[in-house]
This record gives sequence, structure tokens and C-alpha cells, in this order.
Amino acid sequence: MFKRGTEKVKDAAKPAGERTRELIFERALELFRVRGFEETTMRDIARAAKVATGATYYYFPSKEAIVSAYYDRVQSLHAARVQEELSGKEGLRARLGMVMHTKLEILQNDRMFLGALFRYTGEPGHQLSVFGKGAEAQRKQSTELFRQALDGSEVSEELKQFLPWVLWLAHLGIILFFIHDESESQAKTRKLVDGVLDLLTTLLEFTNSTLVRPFVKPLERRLLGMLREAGWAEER
Amino acid sequence: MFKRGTEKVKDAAKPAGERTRELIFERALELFRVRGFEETTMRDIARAAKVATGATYYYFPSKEAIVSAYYDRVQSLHAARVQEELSGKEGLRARLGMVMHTKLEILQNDRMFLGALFRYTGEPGHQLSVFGKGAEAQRKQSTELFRQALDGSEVSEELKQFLPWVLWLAHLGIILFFIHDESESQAKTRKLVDGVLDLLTTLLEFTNSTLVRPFVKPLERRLLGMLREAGWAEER
DNA sequence: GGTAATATTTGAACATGTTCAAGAGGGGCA
DNA sequence: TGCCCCTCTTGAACATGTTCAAATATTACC
Repeated sequence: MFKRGTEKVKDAAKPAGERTRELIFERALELFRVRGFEETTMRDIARAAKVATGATYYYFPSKEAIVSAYYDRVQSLHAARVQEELSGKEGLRARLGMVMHTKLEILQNDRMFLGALFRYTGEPGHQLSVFGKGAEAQRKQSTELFRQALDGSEVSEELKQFLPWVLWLAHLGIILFFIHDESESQAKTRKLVDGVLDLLTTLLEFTNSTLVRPFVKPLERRLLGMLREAGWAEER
Repeated sequence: MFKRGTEKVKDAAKPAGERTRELIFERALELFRVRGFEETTMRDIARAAKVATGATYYYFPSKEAIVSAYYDRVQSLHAARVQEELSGKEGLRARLGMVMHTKLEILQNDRMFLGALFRYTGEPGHQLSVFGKGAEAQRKQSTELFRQALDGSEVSEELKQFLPWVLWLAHLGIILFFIHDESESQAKTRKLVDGVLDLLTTLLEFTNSTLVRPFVKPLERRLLGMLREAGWAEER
């Protein structure tokens, strides 16, 4: 599909279309932010980018795909932030808090159109379903961040295998809550994140205490087995 | 909007439109089942019901609203089933299992278009958002079923206050899993339900043991406080 | 039964996401 | 320079959800 040869010859100069793509992309996001996703039409976007109506479809397969591309960028911004701040940050609670809160910071101004990300959640075959094939790489990258946050902390081998995935799932829920949260600066979501993480930390410490460890260990095994059986294991 | 007077006079005979509504409704569901939600057009539905294209909108405000009406029916079927089977069924595990599994039974043949229910999950203002105002009555009724399942079991006052809501949330997640589950007869979902409930039951017993109760009690309080703060308390 | 009010039905028109055949532009190469 | 191929762009056309003013059927009431 791609001609490697031409790339080598012309390298420094961006392909001409690259600029158009970015133009469309940025204009679309601006409109989404101001008017919302629904209220922005593809014709609005094309007009704002000074291209023909159909041009957008040369770069994005659908309107939702623009939001999906935005989320790719979010993901990579987030990965960078996490990479940057994780080194030197000690303590599981602080590390997880950082991962969650930086994500929310990045999303802060875009709550208006984030809902579009969840539009195909219930449609398995769809390219843009959060749980579908198309988002597999995304999921992997995102769970990887949580896995890194766990590095160096005292959690059992079992937990290490599924906690990242559970945290990713929880983080999706938090984003949903965030979208619905009308409190000032979404303070309620921030509190919820802190509350959940405090509780999680407490629980982990509790389950690590010699008193209950013998009871908890088999439970962790069962949970792991259950999630594996549910098909979660397939994705590593 | 309604004339109470006329209702009293003419009661036995259904309004003429009622039959049209049902016709449209049933034909729509048939098509959704066979072709799926996306692939069925409003024109298809109207044609199948032998009415004009626009007629559907006299009875349903949108295409998704048909699925929403379907879900209303599911809800009421479910409530009936639960009412019927709950009396005489002893043991929390069995009672919860019944509630979950009967729900899945009712949904079994309609997985193809259930996804439409989740389409507006991320859009707070939307009438059909699962978490929005429009579904408040639904949520209340559904959580009420779980509350009833808890009746007569040994769970703390704190847990009784939020477990039904947590179970409702979990049941939403299970429906999502169900939709994505391509295993034979969705056996994986059934296993997941059983696994989750077994684990929950074990956990509840564990937390009720005198050994750990002193530690667990404050945790329950914290969790309750957290959920209240997150705004969950508003809905009773 | 007749009549006015109300409920229902119609189908064209509209808005918008998406497709597509046709064309413009531009760079490599003889 | 002229030609070819590939990338990019265009805008009309299409499909489909939705709206609406007008027409028709039904009902309530005398």
C-alpha cells in the first residue's frame, strides 16, 4: 500500500496532504469544542478548513473517526506525561493517582465531544467500538501505562496480571463519569478518583497483611481464572 | 395533554392508533432481529407495517426510541419473572443468580440490536442516555429488583444502601459483555455471571466473619460515603 | 345522524453523513 | 519538454433519519 522508495527520496518535505489532514483535524476539534459533536456538521468542518465537503473522507473514514484520531493523540500525550512523571515518583498510590489525574487533565477541555468515543461501545463489529478489534492497540498501550505504574509495588503476581486491565476498565468508567460530571471543574470526578484509589490502596495493604493473606490468595487465583475464562487472557 | 373524561367513557375499546403503534413496534423488532439495527431503515419498518414513512414518528420520537421501548418491555417482563421466582427462593447466591440469568434469558435473541441502547451512554443531555434523566425511572425500577433479591440476607445496612446500585451497574457491564460474547449460547457470559456471584458471595461471607469485620466495617462506611459524594445518593 | 374536535396518516421536503466518478496537480523520467 | 502515474481535491449524488403542513379518519357529543 505504501511505496517505501519514494519516501526515501523525498523525506524532509511532508506529503502535501499531510497539511490538509491537520487543517481538517484542528478545525474539526475547534468546532467540536465550541458547538459539540452532534451540532457540528461535516460541511461545517470542510468549510472551516476551506476544502470541499468530501475532502474530509479522504483522511477520515467517518465523523467519529476524527474523535478517534483525537483520542490517539490524547493517548500519546498521556503516555509521554506518564513516562515523564513516573520516574522518581514513589508509592503506588501516588503513581496511580498521577496516571489517572493526568489523563483527566488532558481531557479537561474536550468533555463536550468525548461522548462520541462511546457511541459504538455496544457494537462488537464496529471499527470504533472501545471493546472491539479496532481499539486493541489502544487498549494494550493504555493498560501498559497502568502496568508501569504498578512497577516496584508490592502486589502479588496474580494481581499484576489483571490489575492493569481492571484499572483500564475503571479508567473508562471514570471518563464516563467525568463526561457526566457538571460540578465545578469536575471536582466530583477528582474526588471519586482519589476515593477509589485510597480505597484500593487500603484494600491492597489489607490483603497483604499476614492475617488475611491465606484467605485472599485463593480469591485472587479465582478472580484471575475467571477473567482468563471470560476471554480477557487473549490479549496477553 | 390527556383528557381524563373521555377515558372513563370509552374504556374497553383501544384507541385506534394503539394497534398501529403495536404493528410498527413488532415489525421493527422483527427487522432488527433479522437484519440488525443499523441495517434496518425507518422506511423498511414503515413498509413492513404498511404505513407511511413518517408514521413511525407519531409513535416513536426516533429510531433508537423503538429499542428503548423494547427495553421497557424487557424491564417489565423481567420484573414479573423476578417477582414470580423470588418468593420461595432462599439464599442470596441463588436469588441474585436468578435475577441476572432471567434477564439474560429475556435478552437472548435480541443481542443483535441491544447495542443501540448504549449509543448515547456518553451523552449526558440525551433523552436516551443510560445514565441520564430519561432513564431515571428505569434505573430505579431495576435497582429495586436487586434490592428485593437482597431481602432477608445478612448484609450490613451500609451495603444494603449501595449494593443494589452496584449490582445494577455490574448488570449493565454484563449486558455489554453479553453483546460482545460470541461463544455458543453466550456460555461465557453465563460463566462470568456465576463466577462474579460466587466471588461476591464468598467475599460477603468473608467480610461478615468476626475475624475481619472490625476492619471491613469502616471500609464499607468509606465506600458508602464516597458513592454518596459522587452524587449517587441523589436518586435515593 | 350530524358536526366539531381530536387523533391519525400521509408523503414530500429537509438535513446531514457518506460515496464516488471525474478532474487537477505535481513529480519522476525518457 | 512531454508523458505517466500517483496523490489529492472536487462537488454532485445518494441514503437515511427526521420534520411538517396538509389530508383523512375517528371519536365525542348533541
